Amino acid sequence: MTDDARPTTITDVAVELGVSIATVSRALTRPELLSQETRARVLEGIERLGYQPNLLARDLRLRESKVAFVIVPSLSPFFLEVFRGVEKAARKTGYSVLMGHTDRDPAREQVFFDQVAARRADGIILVTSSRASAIVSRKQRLPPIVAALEQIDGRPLPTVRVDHTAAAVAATEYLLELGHRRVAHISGPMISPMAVHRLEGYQQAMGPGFDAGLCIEGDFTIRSGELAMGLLLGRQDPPTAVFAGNDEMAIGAVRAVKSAGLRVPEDISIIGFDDQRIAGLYDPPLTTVHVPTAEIGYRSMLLLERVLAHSAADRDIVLPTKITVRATTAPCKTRLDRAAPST
Amino acid sequence: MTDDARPTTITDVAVELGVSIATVSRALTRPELLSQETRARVLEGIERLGYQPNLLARDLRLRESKVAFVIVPSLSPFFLEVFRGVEKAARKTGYSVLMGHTDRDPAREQVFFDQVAARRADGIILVTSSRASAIVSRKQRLPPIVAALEQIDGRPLPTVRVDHTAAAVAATEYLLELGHRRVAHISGPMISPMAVHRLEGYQQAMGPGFDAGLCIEGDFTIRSGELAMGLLLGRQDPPTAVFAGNDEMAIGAVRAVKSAGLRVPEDISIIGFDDQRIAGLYDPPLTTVHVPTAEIGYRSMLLLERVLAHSAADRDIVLPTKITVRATTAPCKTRLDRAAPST
DNA sequence: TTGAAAGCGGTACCAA
DNA sequence: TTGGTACCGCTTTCAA
Repeated sequence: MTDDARPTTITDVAVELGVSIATVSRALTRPELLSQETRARVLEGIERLGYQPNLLARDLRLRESKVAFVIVPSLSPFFLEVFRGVEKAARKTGYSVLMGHTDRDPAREQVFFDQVAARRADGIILVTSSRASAIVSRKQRLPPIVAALEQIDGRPLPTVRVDHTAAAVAATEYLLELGHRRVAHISGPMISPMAVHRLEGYQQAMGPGFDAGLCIEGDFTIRSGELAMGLLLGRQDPPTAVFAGNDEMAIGAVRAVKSAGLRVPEDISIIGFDDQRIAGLYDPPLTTVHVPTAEIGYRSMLLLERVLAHSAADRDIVLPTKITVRATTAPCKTRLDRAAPST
Repeated sequence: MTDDARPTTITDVAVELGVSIATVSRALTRPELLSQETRARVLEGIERLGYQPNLLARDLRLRESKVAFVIVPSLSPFFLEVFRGVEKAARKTGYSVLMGHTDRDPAREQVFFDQVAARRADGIILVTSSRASAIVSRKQRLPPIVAALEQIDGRPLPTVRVDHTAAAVAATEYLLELGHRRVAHISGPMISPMAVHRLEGYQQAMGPGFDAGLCIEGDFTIRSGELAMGLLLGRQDPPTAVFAGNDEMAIGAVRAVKSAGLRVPEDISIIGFDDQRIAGLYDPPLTTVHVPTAEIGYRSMLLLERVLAHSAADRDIVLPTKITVRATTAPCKTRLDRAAPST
């Protein structure tokens, strides 16, 4: 079991070729400083010995790793899209990107911050907006961070996001324009600022007299959407349209409607939020608010690089959303479209 | 902009407290070697100065990083599940896990291998089975690797997987037992060994006289499943049941059936493979072969640690699969259930 | 129980 | 154009 042969080091190469380690280093990093001949000889030796520089040593010396972490709260397809965008940008600029997830646990978030403090990565793209974020309670100096998707509570971080409130207004108004009057909202958990903003948009669009009973708090899962819709359906005056805080809950709502023997969109219109992959694949395909997820990731990485290069002040980039109409919304057919809620 | 203050180092702490850096180091790594008093004093100083050890330096010295990479071919929810399992195991044993993806590009795979060679990580869990894997053509010594999900062509790597062939046999037989005779197969791309194995299972279950015309090659995407099903439906003697090589293609098949005005499972039964999340959520919910994805990840990480500790020889762990019956399969109602194909 | 010092494997400055 | 060497920040003998 003497298989544990050490990897080839720069010294091995230098000794083998009878040159200094400085020369070997230069062959890789500043080849123009070497003579044709030496360069060729060294490169050949490197190849022959299978030498690969120890990045740990290099990074230690250079004080940078060219690595960025993307931290997501959960491993949903939604966040994956963001990651994809980040990777695309990183590839163009020579960064490596790695993904970690926190399970919405601030302690785990902290672990990644520490990794950066420990120089394993240069910076972080944080795709979470939980109020419980480690950021908020943080005393120590923060690592270089870009917030993606949503501003982080209480800290003016460089951010790439969409305007959740405005998008929610648009979604609600779309339903209103279809003639719906009793429009319900299934929101995400109030612990998520994003969910709060979407709720605010809904309220804003519904006007001052909106019916609080038509607002139900879910937790972004399909099951919660299903449950919430069940509640809504049980009312004496069920809504004719529902604006769900994300696609998953919208799907849950569709399910509940179906299992109640009603049809979407004939009996009830439903609009989701995010335009996740599943939105277009579901049966029926979901009308939803399109969020440019990959683009958010892409821009986030670009912004992070600027931050790392100290070449830009903090910025807040807001990307546009749009409503993607598919098959779960239709004009309101109900006669009884009284505007006044029964409270 | 003199904000660029260097992070606190071990020397800073030592100077501040008037002790040696060895003492500071010991306070963190071997506290039992220090006197009560010194230890307390040093720890207080560390806390006060917000010192965090530079892991790069530590890893360089220790020759290990306690980091593992999970490399996936694509960022699908399917691979995410594997990642989740890996993380769970890693958390118990103090490893950090980071995810990278290759887009099925061997060159990108190579990049991650290099990262390990460069000591940024100790080992790799490779969740890909492409024949084009960088592994196959590799001359250099491989980094410590565990293959998850599928054996890698031509290299006897430690592996955690399922028996794709046996599972495919079971899936096909399940359809056969429901009375179906004309059972088609939509396979994954033949470049994927996994797809090949599943196809082989299908052929094995159908027996020697299977109809090659009932085998269509897809590429694991929904669209390809839809297209393939379209082809099948266009035959003079369309199948009464279809075994799709994964859930996505199964969904595509369901779509095609629906849009042809037929019903699933009344007119045509469809079974998928993998039991991805979407399988249970789709309408109708998919009958499929359950693959213990997270468990595969979990066991892979455990195995990798053994490999890294040189405490185990190469191993091939095979986990069981089972058929999860949902709503896309039903007994064959067709009278014309002739066993002999028309070839 | 503590300190001094030798590396770990690179990069880059200063000389030659 | 090349070599010598200080240094990045830490761990761990070896001595005191």
